[in-house]
Amino acid sequence: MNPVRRDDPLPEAELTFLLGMAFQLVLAEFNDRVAAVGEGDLRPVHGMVFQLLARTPVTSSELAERLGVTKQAAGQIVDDLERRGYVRRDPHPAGGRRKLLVLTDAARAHLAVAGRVLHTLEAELADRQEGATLAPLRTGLAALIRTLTGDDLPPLRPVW
Amino acid sequence: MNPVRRDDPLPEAELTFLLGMAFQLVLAEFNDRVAAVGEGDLRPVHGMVFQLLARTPVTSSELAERLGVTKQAAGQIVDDLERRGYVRRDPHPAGGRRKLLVLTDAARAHLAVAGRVLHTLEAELADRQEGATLAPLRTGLAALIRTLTGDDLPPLRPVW
DNA sequence: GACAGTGAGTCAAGCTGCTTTACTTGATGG
DNA sequence: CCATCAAGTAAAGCAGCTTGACTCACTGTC
Repeated sequence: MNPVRRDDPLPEAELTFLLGMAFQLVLAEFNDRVAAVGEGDLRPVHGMVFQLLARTPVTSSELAERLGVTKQAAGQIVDDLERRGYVRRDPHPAGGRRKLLVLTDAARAHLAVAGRVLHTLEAELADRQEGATLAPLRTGLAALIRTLTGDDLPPLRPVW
Repeated sequence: MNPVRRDDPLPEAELTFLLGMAFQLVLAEFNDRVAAVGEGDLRPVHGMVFQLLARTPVTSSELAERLGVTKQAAGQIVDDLERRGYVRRDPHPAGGRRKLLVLTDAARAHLAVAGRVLHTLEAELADRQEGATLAPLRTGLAALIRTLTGDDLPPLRPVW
């Protein structure tokens, strides 16, 4: 149980600040753990790519939209991932210049590992929070997101 | 009131994802509003600098520590802010090569404006959340931060 | 009172991940 | 045909940081 602190800055902190701090800490911890199991050569954005492609293969322009970057940037990311054997560029069934991005087994393996790490982390966080469950936090966040977006969720991007 | 949606992805989303999304949305909204009142030439990191210097002037090495960057990077940020008239480098009372970074009135004016924008934004968010108050969200975030940090808060940095 | 050590600051170069601009390539409709 | 359009690629540029190497002012030590 956390002892009461004098001069605790957190209760007075802005919501925005709390959000940033919490996100940074959780993501950093996630990164560290992913690196610790030997998957440190992939950044979170690569995980995002894998998650997007896992459901259904898309073209790199669609990927760019989903990531919220230019198609050139998406192309560079794909170049890198292709070079390292995580994705392939297959000819698109609809023809044209399009290419379908498909995941290799290496990518799916990473996705599985990263998913386990993430769930373990969140479970640990829930455990360590003795009294407070994470549920109200989740619903609060979801409500906040809803009020700021309307129906469709924008791409998750670095904003700093 | 938000209608119930079919296939709402939010309840199934990872906590980490919710945090990132919420932070991004709130910060983007804050940025837009700050830009809308004509203060768009300053990024959040500059606001962080101003906040740090407002309490008590520090040297640029201390600033670097607080920001979590190298002292060269802090120096570059200060160069920029000095050029644009937001900070001065005053001789340090303790002598040496040190210089004290002090805010100009322009910086304090920005700080006041940005503070108002931030509080207005958070108040609006609270209002729009009809039933749910933001209080449980704040306490949940604070608890999460506490379990991840121990006593002293690390610098708030881009982590993507 | 020289003199190695220390810590703040600075100069310069390099790197990463993106953007902007400009182009090529294949499909489509008049 | 050919104008047009969308997907993709190529090249250059840029912002914001880092690493490495240095200068300068002060500190102790003998």
